[in-house]
Amino acid sequence: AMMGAGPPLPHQQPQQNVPTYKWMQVKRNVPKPAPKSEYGAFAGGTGRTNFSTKQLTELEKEFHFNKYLTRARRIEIASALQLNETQVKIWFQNRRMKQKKRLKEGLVAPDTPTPAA
Amino acid sequence: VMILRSRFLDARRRRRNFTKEACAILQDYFYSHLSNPYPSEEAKEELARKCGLTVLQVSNWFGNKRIRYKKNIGKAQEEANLYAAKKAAGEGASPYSMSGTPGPMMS
DNA sequence: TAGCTATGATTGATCGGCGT
DNA sequence: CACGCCGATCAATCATAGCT
Repeated sequence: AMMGAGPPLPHQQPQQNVPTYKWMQVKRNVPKPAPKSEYGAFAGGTGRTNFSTKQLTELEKEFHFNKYLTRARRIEIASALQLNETQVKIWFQNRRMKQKKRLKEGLVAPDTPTPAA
Repeated sequence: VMILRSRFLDARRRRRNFTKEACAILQDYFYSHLSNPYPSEEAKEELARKCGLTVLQVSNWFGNKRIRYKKNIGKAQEEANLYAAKKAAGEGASPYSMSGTPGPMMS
Protein backbone atom coordinates (compact mmCIF):
# COMPACT_ATOMS: atom_id res chain seq x y z
CA ALA A 1 0.00 0.00 0.00
CA MET A 2 1.33 3.43 0.82
CA MET A 3 4.97 3.54 0.00
CA GLY A 4 7.31 6.34 -0.96
CA ALA A 5 4.87 9.02 -0.16
CA GLY A 6 6.32 10.66 2.86
CA PRO A 7 9.79 11.80 1.81
CA PRO A 8 10.09 14.33 -1.00
CA LEU A 9 11.32 11.69 -3.38
CA PRO A 10 15.04 11.24 -3.94
CA HIS A 11 15.31 12.38 -7.50
CA GLN A 12 13.23 14.34 -9.92
CA GLN A 13 13.54 15.87 -13.30
CA PRO A 14 15.52 19.10 -12.93
CA GLN A 15 13.08 20.92 -15.08
CA GLN A 16 9.64 19.71 -14.26
CA ASN A 17 7.45 21.50 -11.87
CA VAL A 18 6.01 18.13 -11.10
CA PRO A 19 8.40 15.51 -9.80
CA THR A 20 8.45 11.90 -10.83
CA TYR A 21 7.30 9.84 -7.91
CA LYS A 22 8.00 6.24 -7.24
CA TRP A 23 4.60 4.94 -8.22
CA MET A 24 5.14 6.34 -11.68
CA GLN A 25 8.10 4.08 -12.17
CA VAL A 26 6.59 0.88 -10.92
CA LYS A 27 7.04 -1.80 -13.49
CA ARG A 28 5.60 -5.23 -13.18
CA ASN A 29 7.69 -8.20 -14.17
CA VAL A 30 5.53 -8.60 -17.11
CA PRO A 31 5.58 -11.40 -19.43
CA LYS A 32 5.35 -14.88 -18.47
CA PRO A 33 7.62 -17.55 -19.74
CA ALA A 34 5.92 -20.70 -20.65
CA PRO A 35 5.67 -20.81 -24.36
CA LYS A 36 7.08 -24.29 -24.51
CA SER A 37 7.73 -25.77 -27.86
CA GLU A 38 4.64 -25.70 -29.95
CA TYR A 39 5.49 -23.48 -32.84
CA GLY A 40 3.20 -20.56 -33.42
CA ALA A 41 3.32 -19.07 -29.95
CA PHE A 42 -0.29 -18.22 -30.25
CA ALA A 43 -1.62 -18.58 -26.77
CA GLY A 44 0.71 -19.85 -24.14
CA GLY A 45 3.42 -17.42 -24.90
CA THR A 46 3.95 -13.91 -23.84
CA GLY A 47 2.22 -12.23 -20.99
CA ARG A 48 -1.51 -12.32 -20.92
CA THR A 49 -3.06 -15.55 -22.03
CA ASN A 50 -6.24 -15.46 -23.98
CA PHE A 51 -8.47 -18.21 -22.77
CA SER A 52 -10.67 -19.77 -25.37
CA THR A 53 -14.42 -19.76 -25.02
CA LYS A 54 -14.29 -23.45 -24.37
CA GLN A 55 -11.75 -23.10 -21.60
CA LEU A 56 -13.75 -20.37 -19.95
CA THR A 57 -16.90 -22.39 -20.19
CA GLU A 58 -15.28 -25.35 -18.50
CA LEU A 59 -13.73 -23.22 -15.81
CA GLU A 60 -17.02 -21.53 -15.17
CA LYS A 61 -18.76 -24.84 -14.93
CA GLU A 62 -16.23 -26.12 -12.44
CA PHE A 63 -16.53 -22.94 -10.45
CA HIS A 64 -20.20 -23.50 -9.91
CA PHE A 65 -19.43 -26.92 -8.66
CA ASN A 66 -16.60 -25.86 -6.37
CA LYS A 67 -15.48 -22.40 -5.47
CA TYR A 68 -12.16 -23.83 -4.38
CA LEU A 69 -10.03 -26.45 -6.01
CA THR A 70 -8.05 -29.25 -4.53
CA ARG A 71 -4.62 -29.94 -5.88
CA ALA A 72 -5.87 -33.04 -7.61
CA ARG A 73 -8.80 -31.31 -9.25
CA ARG A 74 -6.60 -28.46 -10.33
CA ILE A 75 -4.29 -30.85 -12.09
CA GLU A 76 -7.17 -32.56 -13.84
CA ILE A 77 -8.61 -29.32 -15.11
CA ALA A 78 -5.29 -27.88 -16.15
CA SER A 79 -4.58 -30.98 -18.12
CA ALA A 80 -8.01 -31.17 -19.67
CA LEU A 81 -7.95 -27.53 -20.70
CA GLN A 82 -4.32 -27.42 -21.71
CA LEU A 83 -3.41 -24.81 -19.12
CA ASN A 84 -0.85 -24.53 -16.34
CA GLU A 85 -1.84 -25.35 -12.82
CA THR A 86 -0.95 -21.79 -12.00
CA GLN A 87 -3.26 -20.41 -14.61
CA VAL A 88 -6.12 -22.48 -13.29
CA LYS A 89 -5.30 -21.47 -9.75
CA ILE A 90 -5.17 -17.81 -10.66
CA TRP A 91 -8.36 -18.05 -12.65
CA PHE A 92 -10.23 -19.37 -9.64
CA GLN A 93 -8.61 -16.74 -7.50
CA ASN A 94 -9.80 -13.98 -9.79
CA ARG A 95 -13.16 -15.58 -10.23
CA ARG A 96 -13.78 -15.58 -6.49
CA MET A 97 -12.85 -11.93 -6.26
CA LYS A 98 -15.14 -11.19 -9.15
CA GLN A 99 -18.05 -12.86 -7.48
CA LYS A 100 -17.38 -10.98 -4.30
CA LYS A 101 -17.50 -7.68 -6.15
CA ARG A 102 -20.81 -8.64 -7.64
CA LEU A 103 -22.19 -9.21 -4.19
CA LYS A 104 -20.87 -5.89 -2.95
CA GLU A 105 -22.12 -3.76 -5.75
CA GLY A 106 -24.84 -5.42 -7.66
CA LEU A 107 -26.29 -6.83 -4.49
CA VAL A 108 -26.76 -10.04 -6.37
CA ALA A 109 -28.10 -13.15 -4.88
CA PRO A 110 -25.70 -15.98 -4.12
CA ASP A 111 -25.57 -16.75 -7.81
CA THR A 112 -26.14 -14.69 -10.88
CA PRO A 113 -23.36 -15.71 -13.22
CA THR A 114 -24.46 -13.91 -16.33
CA PRO A 115 -26.92 -11.16 -15.58
CA ALA A 116 -28.71 -11.71 -18.82
CA ALA A 117 -31.13 -9.06 -17.71
CA VAL B 1 -10.93 -11.82 -30.55
CA MET B 2 -12.95 -12.48 -33.57
CA ILE B 3 -14.99 -14.81 -31.48
CA LEU B 4 -18.11 -12.74 -31.50
CA ARG B 5 -17.36 -11.10 -28.16
CA SER B 6 -20.50 -12.84 -27.02
CA ARG B 7 -23.89 -12.72 -28.57
CA PHE B 8 -24.59 -9.43 -26.93
CA LEU B 9 -21.16 -8.35 -25.77
CA ASP B 10 -20.76 -7.49 -22.16
CA ALA B 11 -23.82 -5.37 -21.83
CA ARG B 12 -22.10 -3.84 -18.87
CA ARG B 13 -19.29 -2.67 -21.05
CA ARG B 14 -21.52 0.07 -22.36
CA ARG B 15 -20.08 2.91 -20.36
CA ARG B 16 -21.34 6.37 -19.83
CA ASN B 17 -18.82 9.09 -19.24
CA PHE B 18 -18.82 10.48 -15.75
CA THR B 19 -20.19 13.93 -15.18
CA LYS B 20 -17.86 16.89 -15.33
CA GLU B 21 -18.36 17.44 -11.64
CA ALA B 22 -17.36 13.89 -10.84
CA CYS B 23 -14.29 14.10 -13.04
CA ALA B 24 -13.34 17.38 -11.42
CA ILE B 25 -13.53 15.87 -7.96
CA LEU B 26 -11.52 12.83 -8.97
CA GLN B 27 -8.91 14.89 -10.78
CA ASP B 28 -8.69 17.20 -7.84
CA TYR B 29 -7.95 14.35 -5.50
CA PHE B 30 -5.52 12.76 -7.93
CA TYR B 31 -3.39 15.84 -8.43
CA SER B 32 -3.62 16.80 -4.80
CA HIS B 33 -2.11 13.45 -3.94
CA LEU B 34 0.17 13.03 -6.90
CA SER B 35 2.92 11.75 -4.65
CA ASN B 36 0.73 8.83 -3.72
CA PRO B 37 -2.54 8.66 -5.65
CA TYR B 38 -3.81 5.57 -3.87
CA PRO B 39 -6.93 6.53 -1.92
CA SER B 40 -7.82 4.31 0.99
CA GLU B 41 -11.02 2.37 0.98
CA GLU B 42 -12.60 5.06 3.12
CA ALA B 43 -11.38 7.80 0.81
CA LYS B 44 -12.78 5.92 -2.14
CA GLU B 45 -16.12 5.66 -0.45
CA GLU B 46 -16.18 9.34 0.21
CA LEU B 47 -15.19 10.15 -3.34
CA ALA B 48 -17.82 7.77 -4.59
CA ARG B 49 -20.46 9.56 -2.56
CA LYS B 50 -19.39 12.96 -3.74
CA CYS B 51 -19.25 11.83 -7.34
CA GLY B 52 -22.36 9.79 -7.30
CA LEU B 53 -20.41 6.75 -8.42
CA THR B 54 -19.70 3.34 -6.98
CA VAL B 55 -16.49 2.53 -5.15
CA LEU B 56 -15.62 0.20 -7.99
CA GLN B 57 -15.96 2.98 -10.51
CA VAL B 58 -13.74 5.19 -8.41
CA SER B 59 -11.18 2.39 -8.23
CA ASN B 60 -11.35 1.92 -11.97
CA TRP B 61 -10.89 5.61 -12.51
CA PHE B 62 -7.76 5.77 -10.37
CA GLY B 63 -6.41 2.63 -11.91
CA ASN B 64 -6.84 3.98 -15.39
CA LYS B 65 -5.61 7.41 -14.41
CA ARG B 66 -2.39 6.14 -12.85
CA ILE B 67 -1.53 3.86 -15.74
CA ARG B 68 -2.33 6.46 -18.34
CA TYR B 69 -0.43 9.11 -16.47
CA LYS B 70 2.65 6.93 -16.58
CA LYS B 71 2.09 6.22 -20.23
CA ASN B 72 2.36 9.85 -21.03
CA ILE B 73 4.35 11.56 -18.37
CA GLY B 74 4.96 14.57 -20.56
CA LYS B 75 1.36 15.27 -21.34
CA ALA B 76 0.22 14.19 -17.92
CA GLN B 77 2.64 16.47 -16.16
CA GLU B 78 1.31 19.25 -18.25
CA GLU B 79 -2.05 18.64 -16.68
CA ALA B 80 -0.45 18.38 -13.30
CA ASN B 81 1.23 21.73 -13.74
CA LEU B 82 -1.97 23.21 -14.97
CA TYR B 83 -3.76 21.88 -11.95
CA ALA B 84 -1.06 23.19 -9.63
CA ALA B 85 -1.30 26.59 -11.23
CA LYS B 86 -5.02 26.63 -10.87
CA LYS B 87 -4.80 25.70 -7.25
CA ALA B 88 -2.16 28.30 -6.56
CA ALA B 89 -4.09 30.90 -8.48
CA GLY B 90 -6.69 31.22 -5.86
CA GLU B 91 -9.55 29.72 -4.04
CA GLY B 92 -7.03 28.36 -1.63
CA ALA B 93 -8.97 27.05 1.27
CA SER B 94 -9.74 23.40 0.66
CA PRO B 95 -6.87 21.35 -0.67
CA TYR B 96 -9.24 19.14 -2.59
CA SER B 97 -12.79 18.02 -2.67
CA MET B 98 -13.59 21.55 -3.68
CA SER B 99 -17.11 21.26 -2.53
CA GLY B 100 -19.21 22.80 -5.23
CA THR B 101 -21.18 19.59 -5.31
CA PRO B 102 -22.48 19.43 -1.81
CA GLY B 103 -25.73 18.01 -2.85
CA PRO B 104 -25.14 14.29 -3.33
CA MET B 105 -28.24 13.64 -1.36
CA MET B 106 -27.89 10.90 1.08
CA SER B 107 -29.38 9.87 4.32
C1' DT C 1 -20.49 9.43 -42.54
C1' DA C 2 -15.80 8.18 -41.40
C1' DG C 3 -11.63 8.46 -38.55
C1' DC C 4 -9.23 9.27 -34.49
C1' DT C 5 -8.79 10.06 -29.64
C1' DA C 6 -10.52 9.90 -24.76
C1' DT C 7 -12.24 6.96 -21.42
C1' DG C 8 -14.83 3.34 -18.54
C1' DA C 9 -14.72 -1.60 -17.84
C1' DT C 10 -12.81 -6.22 -17.99
C1' DT C 11 -9.35 -9.54 -16.82
C1' DG C 12 -4.93 -12.58 -16.77
C1' DA C 13 -1.29 -11.96 -14.06
C1' DT C 14 1.92 -9.65 -10.27
C1' DC C 15 2.96 -7.69 -5.56
C1' DG C 16 2.96 -7.72 -0.57
C1' DG C 17 0.97 -9.60 3.48
C1' DC C 18 -1.06 -13.35 6.16
C1' DG C 19 -2.33 -17.89 7.64
C1' DT C 20 -1.39 -22.71 7.64
C1' DC D 1 10.10 -22.63 4.66
C1' DA D 2 6.93 -23.34 0.80
C1' DC D 3 2.16 -22.70 -0.73
C1' DG D 4 -2.59 -20.95 -1.37
C1' DC D 5 -5.53 -17.12 -0.69
C1' DC D 6 -6.93 -12.26 -0.29
C1' DG D 7 -7.01 -7.46 -1.58
C1' DA D 8 -5.13 -4.18 -4.44
C1' DT D 9 -2.98 -3.10 -8.49
C1' DC D 10 -0.96 -3.45 -12.99
C1' DA D 11 -1.15 -3.58 -17.92
C1' DA D 12 -3.10 -4.64 -22.08
C1' DT D 13 -7.30 -4.68 -24.53
C1' DC D 14 -12.17 -4.12 -25.63
C1' DA D 15 -15.98 -1.31 -27.12
C1' DT D 16 -18.06 2.85 -27.00
C1' DA D 17 -18.54 8.01 -26.39
C1' DG D 18 -17.41 12.20 -28.47
C1' DC D 19 -15.05 15.52 -31.18
C1' DT D 20 -13.07 16.64 -35.75
